[in-house]
Amino acid sequence: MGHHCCSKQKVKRGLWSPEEDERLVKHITTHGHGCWSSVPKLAGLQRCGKSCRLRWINYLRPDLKRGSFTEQEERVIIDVHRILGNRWAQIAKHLPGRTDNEVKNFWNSCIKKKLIAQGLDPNTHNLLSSHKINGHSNSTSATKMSHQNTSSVFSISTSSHSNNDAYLDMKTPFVTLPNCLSPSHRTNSTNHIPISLYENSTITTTTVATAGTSTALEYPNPNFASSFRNQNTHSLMEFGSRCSMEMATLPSYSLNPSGFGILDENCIWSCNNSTTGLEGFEPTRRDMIMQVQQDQQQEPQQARAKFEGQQNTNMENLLIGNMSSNFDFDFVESALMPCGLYGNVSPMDDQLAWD
DNA sequence: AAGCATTACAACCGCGTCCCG
DNA sequence: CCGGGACGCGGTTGTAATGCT
Repeated sequence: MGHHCCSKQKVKRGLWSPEEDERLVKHITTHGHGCWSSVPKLAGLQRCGKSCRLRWINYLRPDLKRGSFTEQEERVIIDVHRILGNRWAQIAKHLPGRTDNEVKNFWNSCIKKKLIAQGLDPNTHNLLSSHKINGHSNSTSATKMSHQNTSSVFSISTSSHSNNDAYLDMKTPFVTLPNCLSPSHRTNSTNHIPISLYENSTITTTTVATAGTSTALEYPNPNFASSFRNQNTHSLMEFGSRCSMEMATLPSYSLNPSGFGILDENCIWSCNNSTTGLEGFEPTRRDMIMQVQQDQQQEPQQARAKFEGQQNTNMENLLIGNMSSNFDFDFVESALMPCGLYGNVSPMDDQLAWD
């Protein structure tokens, strides 16, 4: 099989022998690689230039860090992946001595599975849709129907209580903000108001599980949409991305069998009154996240548009569906979807607004 | 111990982008 | 502007190593 870059030579493929490695290292350390397509000839290798480049970058380069990923590196990968998606080369830039290939392999073989095991969609970092219950909706709009067929983390359900029991059995990781529900993460125990996506639901019940104990808490529903209505979309998007980041940082997740997304006004306040939204972070980690966000801002217009396109595509998959008629669905979607708030909505009772 | 399944990771392939004539 | 070569990236495949029955 010929290669474009070196079609005239007969080319070896497959694993590299120690002798080949030695030749390549010798050549590059003395001459540099210059034009990769000329490297095989100059180094006396029967390889494609591309293959040489890959071998050098991913394996032979002296500045590579070998060995397994540390916990901290893993966290960085997850943090940055949340912002950038599968842009392995970009992610690898935040991990000195690691290559894009290495990061990608680690993601696919390890992190992905961990996230799935936690009930999180590794692509969106939101709750997995596998928990949703299909086929019971009596929804009428076409939009709503199509949403149900997506991988939405939200489900529309008029399921019976016995089905709800199934929800309760699930190990749905409920991620919340450090300042929100989980007592171990709260810095202020007052003003503890959860926000439910159910406009008409008056009570939200949430079980907080921390260190083996769990506490059932009930809150009035402050009507999610109206809580945000006075803010502009930009600030909400920003807020959303901050929430998203912060959620990823929790040392442990709380379980939320109800599937309700919850914030509290303390959290909202701190997001609105902080410069970064990341005040609670360990400094190096906060800096890293801020750096990624900043890089994102500074990306060329084209790349940025492409990225945002991807985000929108992801968001397409996250549509909630039609809520009650006066529920500002688009608003909630634009505000909350980027931060993965929240999914897996199963009704607490059967008279909810998912008509 | 053998054979099969799974995992980890090295390597390849195709495509998009950039650059230069 | 266009065409072609080189490069970089991300998805995918191939395979050695490891685990399991």
